[in-house]
Amino acid sequence: MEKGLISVDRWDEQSQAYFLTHLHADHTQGLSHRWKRGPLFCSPITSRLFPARFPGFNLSLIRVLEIGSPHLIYLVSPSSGSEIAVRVTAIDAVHCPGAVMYLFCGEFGSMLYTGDFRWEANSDKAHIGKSQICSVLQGNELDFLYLDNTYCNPLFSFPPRDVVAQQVVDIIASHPDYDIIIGLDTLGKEELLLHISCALKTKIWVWPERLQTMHLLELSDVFTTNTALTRVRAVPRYCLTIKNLEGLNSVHPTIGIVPSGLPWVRPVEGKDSSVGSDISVCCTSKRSRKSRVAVDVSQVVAPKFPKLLHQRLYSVPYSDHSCFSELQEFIKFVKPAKMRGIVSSSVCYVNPSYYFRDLCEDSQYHQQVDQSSESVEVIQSESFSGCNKSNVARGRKSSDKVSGLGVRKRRVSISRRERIGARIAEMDSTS
DNA sequence: GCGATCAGGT
DNA sequence: CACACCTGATCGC
Repeated sequence: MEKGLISVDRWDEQSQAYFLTHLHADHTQGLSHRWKRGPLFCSPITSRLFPARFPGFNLSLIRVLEIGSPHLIYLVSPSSGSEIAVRVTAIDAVHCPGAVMYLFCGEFGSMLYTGDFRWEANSDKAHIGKSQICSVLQGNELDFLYLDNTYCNPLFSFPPRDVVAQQVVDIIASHPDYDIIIGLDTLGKEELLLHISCALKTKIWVWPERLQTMHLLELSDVFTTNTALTRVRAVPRYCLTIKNLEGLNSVHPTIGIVPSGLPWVRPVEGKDSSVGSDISVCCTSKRSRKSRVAVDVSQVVAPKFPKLLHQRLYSVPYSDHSCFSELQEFIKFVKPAKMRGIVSSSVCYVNPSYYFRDLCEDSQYHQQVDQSSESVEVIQSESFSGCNKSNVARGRKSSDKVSGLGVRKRRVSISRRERIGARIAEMDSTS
């Protein structure tokens, strides 16, 4: 596809149409109430939540795409001035309420941008999404896939969300005399709370802004801001600290639960604090990635059980991103000719082609990926120089200089999720 | 003063 | 190790 036409989850470029996958803050960075660059496409649920997140936003620029229904938009080729028809279909990404993938089709071919997504094996919603993709592609192959590669590493393996939700219920039920606090973000994991509410026949306390969100999601009857009505409370994740937990325990016995796809804490030296049998391992080494023998799987046990981070704080592997095996299954299903990851961050960035190129249909592509065996390292240095450049340009204090050790704190600088979103232009790129 | 961006934290 | 989000410092306007 030609440059200058479409941007997904990116707002800093000149495009003719903008697409928002979901309302997590890291995907809306750069979007503000003064927006006037062009039409902003999103899902029905996102459009319902949108005004509360962006008060004063010119809502006439919002275009709502019904899930699963192809929608035709017309753009103008910047080079030739001719009209370009693009058929776009929003598909439920099952990441958080309103989160969607976008499937674009046109003369340029087909392109699927997953955004953040979790499609569990045998999930009904994933099954519906798959049928919608099939119905749009009509037997044609997918030319390009932009993939949520957050957990694109065989180390990342966790159970389906419903299994983990039951683990949480079991933890709560086995602490009948305790208050429970669960750390949550501003959006997402509602299904977990509903499961708890239903299984334990209890309402759940949420903070006022979260209740407003629940109201917009038409879930308000399960939730309350009255602490007297329940012992189960959802709090902003940043509030669920060990210090706060200890404070609460000086008043009433309380346990904390952090649902996250990231229970990847190194085991404490000499002992494993897991509730079940659980060993967590960090990133694979550069060497192992380069040699394409990803990891010594025999040394890894996925965290399939709740983990005790502290005497009163549990971590459960409840993830809204697909784990490695789900990504693998997804790619086998869509059979893209080419692909690239949408999350390019730091040390753990994995070019999905590195593991999945054999599942791609384009045989020349296999050779290109082979030839760029250094791609993981290349991407890392690009991220690093980009980050540093902006610091230098703005004359900010750099942590390198502050350290006074002459040693660059490289890992600090690049350990963030630096680039989300895409300006749809380079479908031929191999990286 | 305000919003945007960044570092550093959980 | 990283998700999504916080606070606080600093920048330009």
